[in-house]
Amino acid sequence: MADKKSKREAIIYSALKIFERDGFHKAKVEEIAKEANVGKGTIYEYFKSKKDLFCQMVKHMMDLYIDMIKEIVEENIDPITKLQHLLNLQLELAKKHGALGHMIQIETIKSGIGKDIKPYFLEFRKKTIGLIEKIIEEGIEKKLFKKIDTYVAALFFIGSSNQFAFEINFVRNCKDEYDHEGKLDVEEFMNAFLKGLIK
Amino acid sequence: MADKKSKREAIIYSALKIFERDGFHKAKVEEIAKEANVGKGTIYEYFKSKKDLFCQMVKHMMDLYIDMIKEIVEENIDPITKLQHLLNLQLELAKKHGALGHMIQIETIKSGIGKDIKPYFLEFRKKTIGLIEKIIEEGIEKKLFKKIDTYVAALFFIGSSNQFAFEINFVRNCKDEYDHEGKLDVEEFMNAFLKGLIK
Amino acid sequence: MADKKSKREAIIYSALKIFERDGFHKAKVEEIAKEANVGKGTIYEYFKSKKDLFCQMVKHMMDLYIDMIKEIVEENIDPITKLQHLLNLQLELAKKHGALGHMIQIETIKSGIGKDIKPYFLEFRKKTIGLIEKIIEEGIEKKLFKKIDTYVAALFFIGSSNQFAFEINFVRNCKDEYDHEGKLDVEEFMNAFLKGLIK
Amino acid sequence: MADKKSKREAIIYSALKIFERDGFHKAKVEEIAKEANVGKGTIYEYFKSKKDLFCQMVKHMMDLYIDMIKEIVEENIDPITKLQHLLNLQLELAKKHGALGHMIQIETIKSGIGKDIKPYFLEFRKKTIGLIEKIIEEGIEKKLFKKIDTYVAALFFIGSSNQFAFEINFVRNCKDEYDHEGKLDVEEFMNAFLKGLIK
DNA sequence: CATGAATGAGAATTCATTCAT
DNA sequence: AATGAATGAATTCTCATTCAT
Repeated sequence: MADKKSKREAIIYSALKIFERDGFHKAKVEEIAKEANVGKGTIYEYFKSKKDLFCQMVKHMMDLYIDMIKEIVEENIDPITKLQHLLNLQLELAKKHGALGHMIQIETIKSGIGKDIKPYFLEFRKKTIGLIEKIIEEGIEKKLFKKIDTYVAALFFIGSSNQFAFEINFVRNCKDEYDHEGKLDVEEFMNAFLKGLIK
Repeated sequence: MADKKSKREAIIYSALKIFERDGFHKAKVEEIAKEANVGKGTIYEYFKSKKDLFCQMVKHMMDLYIDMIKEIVEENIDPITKLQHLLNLQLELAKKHGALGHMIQIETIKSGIGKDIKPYFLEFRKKTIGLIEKIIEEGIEKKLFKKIDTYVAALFFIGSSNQFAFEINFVRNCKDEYDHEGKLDVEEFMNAFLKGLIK
Repeated sequence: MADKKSKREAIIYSALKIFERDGFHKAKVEEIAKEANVGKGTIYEYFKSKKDLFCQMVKHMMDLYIDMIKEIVEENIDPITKLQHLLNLQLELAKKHGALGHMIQIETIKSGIGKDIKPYFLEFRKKTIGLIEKIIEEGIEKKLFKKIDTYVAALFFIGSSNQFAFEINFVRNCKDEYDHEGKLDVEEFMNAFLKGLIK
Repeated sequence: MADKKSKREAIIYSALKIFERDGFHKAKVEEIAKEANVGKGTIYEYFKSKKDLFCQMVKHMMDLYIDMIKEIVEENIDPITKLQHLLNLQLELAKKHGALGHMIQIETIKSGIGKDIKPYFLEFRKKTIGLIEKIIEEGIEKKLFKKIDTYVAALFFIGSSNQFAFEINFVRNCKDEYDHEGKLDVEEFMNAFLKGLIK
């Protein structure tokens, strides 16, 4: 944590933790500083403002996420397994970072920081969708998938896997208050996604 | 706006508008009051606190939403058309109320108001999923759908239709910054949902 | 409570109760109204403002108090018994009205209502002291008391009997937290007052 | 005012001044801040709330007062002179701090902060009375005073000296409106206290 | 560079007072 | 005359940001 870069990162990860838990407005700069073991003033040496810190944190996480998807896309495995890996990644991240993704989406729409992260978010979304499309295109080329619109399919995958992750990581944690007891595992999900509803 | 009930409703709808745009924390009670054409103090005649107003608004919207889905479920049409109507409803609401649903989801998870709306949210989610499951069960009974886990299918529908609505209503509004030009219509979506990816 | 006068009085007595318990600033007009079984607006038919209500209430109580002392002064008994009756009155009122007297004294000094009740308070004080002086003068004339300065003696009586009343009515109610277990009765007090400390 | 401790004290003394003048409820935190030449927020760095500030101030003053009485009790002079010094102290403080003592008494009884300072007040009262009792016991031992109940005598001294101080410092300042022109000096008071009324 | 004490703009909330009914 | 819904001025408290050390 001695050199400049790692202190910046320490702050980013503390910010991640606090923003994740409290959302942008409820999060306190002082708590982020405490979490990072730095003084409150130090944060302002590395970031222009709370908003800037939030945006930098978001960018950082987006970049990491994109890298992780890229890795999967470039793996030497069949497209279906790639989608399965992607789903696993989603579940894992949701477990680690809660609804960070949703939060970013929301903050993008809301007034306030929206205008500052919108371009990054759109760029990120484009990249993510593009990478998923690649997997699907590969499946189409290999005659595994039908000639579906890859963009629609990608949206489909993102939306349903998010919902799936939310169900597993949040809703299922409120057992006392909730009670669906189905299997709800990855296989089940992939099956629905790949084969559709119709007989 | 003369009687007591409609003033309460006027405030709820102003709250909806402002919370939708700004989120819970950034929203100012004073602005909600102005929007409703009432004095700041009047809000506190009808609601205990800003948090209470938020929760009442959320409950109100959830009830309306549940009623709308119920209506669709009870329509005298085949299950596939029902799903299509549901998707249309989703798109319409997303257009009108932006990411309200997402916001509620987020606020439910985050510290702060979370504990106050969690029970309502879970109840709401249970009802919504239950209603969609009904449609799917009906499809299975009528031998239209395969014997899929109805819970998984419902989650699937919710997640992907949300994503679809988000794409259409938010992302496509940022044309300058974004540029996918596929069809992306309801038919395309239903097709993907019903038939799956695999050839 | 039908006629105008009794409604005014009902409000005064409700005000008394609430001001007594909460003091001027913490007392709420609405609560006084509720206590008096009248609407909030009705209070403003009878009193110009909260401050005015407070002052009228104070005046009312002062007048009653003066009447009660007068009655004692005019009783056909010896001066020492008169003083004893006065002390009993003090104890009784303290029991009924808590530290109302102290509160009026305080509010008289503090900024705010001070300037409005100061003249009444000073007038009241003058009368009270004057009446007590009368008793003492009577005692001096009847050769029961020494030729003490009646003004000083009156102050003495007021101060010490207040303290006595406070001890009995407030401090002794906090038994758990306090623990003097002396006799502390009226006789003891009168003895100290009349005979002094010195052997 | 450079070090932390003295800034806390500066705030305490500003609070003293404003609370003294306005009472707890009418006093504004902002004005206390201005008086102390600090920002409004600074007060909240040192005290949890307005109520906390009030209580800390009260405790501070009580401690100072107790120290001053202790000093008198330990002086190497006869008990009567000690009581005279105590009376002088009372007069001096009343001149400096108005009815602070009364105010504390009132706020202790009233709902609101009452429950927070009651224990301190009772402790303080116990100590004060205890110290005065010591002086009186000493007088009894030295055969100067008769075998009076020391507790009653102490209450007597406190009550009457308070009244005396109030008369001199407050009532006499309203000359235009008031007009008793007796001697009313310390000697007169001591005389009444020591020798009583009866011939 | 790093810090955290100091700041004050800004927000939620309260409540005396008004006024249409 | 009586009411209480509506109001907004006023107040406490929070917290992002600054800046002297």
